[in-house]
Amino acid sequence: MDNNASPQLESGETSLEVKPESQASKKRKMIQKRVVSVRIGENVSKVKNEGFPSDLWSWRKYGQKPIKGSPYPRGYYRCSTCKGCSAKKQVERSSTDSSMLIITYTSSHNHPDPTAISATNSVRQPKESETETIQDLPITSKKEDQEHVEQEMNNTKSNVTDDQVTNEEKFHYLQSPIEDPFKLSMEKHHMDLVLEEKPPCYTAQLKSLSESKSEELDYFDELEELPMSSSVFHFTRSIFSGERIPVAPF
DNA sequence: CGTTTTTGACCTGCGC
DNA sequence: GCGCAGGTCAAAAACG
Repeated sequence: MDNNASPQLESGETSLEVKPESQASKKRKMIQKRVVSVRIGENVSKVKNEGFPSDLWSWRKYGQKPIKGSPYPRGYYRCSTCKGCSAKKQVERSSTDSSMLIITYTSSHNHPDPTAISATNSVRQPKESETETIQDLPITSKKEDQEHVEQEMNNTKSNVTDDQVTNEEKFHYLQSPIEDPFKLSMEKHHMDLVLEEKPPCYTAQLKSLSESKSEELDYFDELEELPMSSSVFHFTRSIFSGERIPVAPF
């Protein structure tokens, strides 16, 4: 019954991994999580047009904390697409590979995917430059895992540590040349998605679709390395002001 | 003016 | 039971 919470896979420039988790990394209870590791090209942070699209959902940051063992802070985001949505996601950069973004999705959206809407218009086309993998590995071990996976992905998509391939089907997405890669997966998830009702934001999402794009890469920039203390998170908003997707109010 | 981001404090959960 | 770390909240500031 996991369904929904479809992690809008980030279309990394090089690779991307999705790790559906059924339990917390270490602390906290067993919360359904999905970890999406995104490998971002260095140029991504510069070329927004080429950057990977975001979840298509609008996220509002509600916290940031430095993580032990990682030079980068972790950002906490909540879905702001819909007020009642409890979907959350944590974004952090890999301590081992700064080019890797670790996005952990928690909870699920209680509203339809904005992508699902336009997904119907998008064309499905697999993209080689992008790979995705699912793993049940705990976040705690993701660090090494990522590197491990990353290398394997360079060769093939069989990075699977053991037999997580099965999950792949759940997240395998394709990317259209222009549209967002999530749309495809979105479409799939959309079917599973629990949308008993159409929140008002539903329409707003449509609009955001055409605009939301260079969001994820903001996380990338945002999660700058922590020089020393946690009080260093004085990131220049001006740079990341585009973080949230401009969802037209209604 | 409204909304989002930033940031410190507080709370909860887990390990020892 | 205590301490540590993660996660969340809320007030203030910033931005569009």
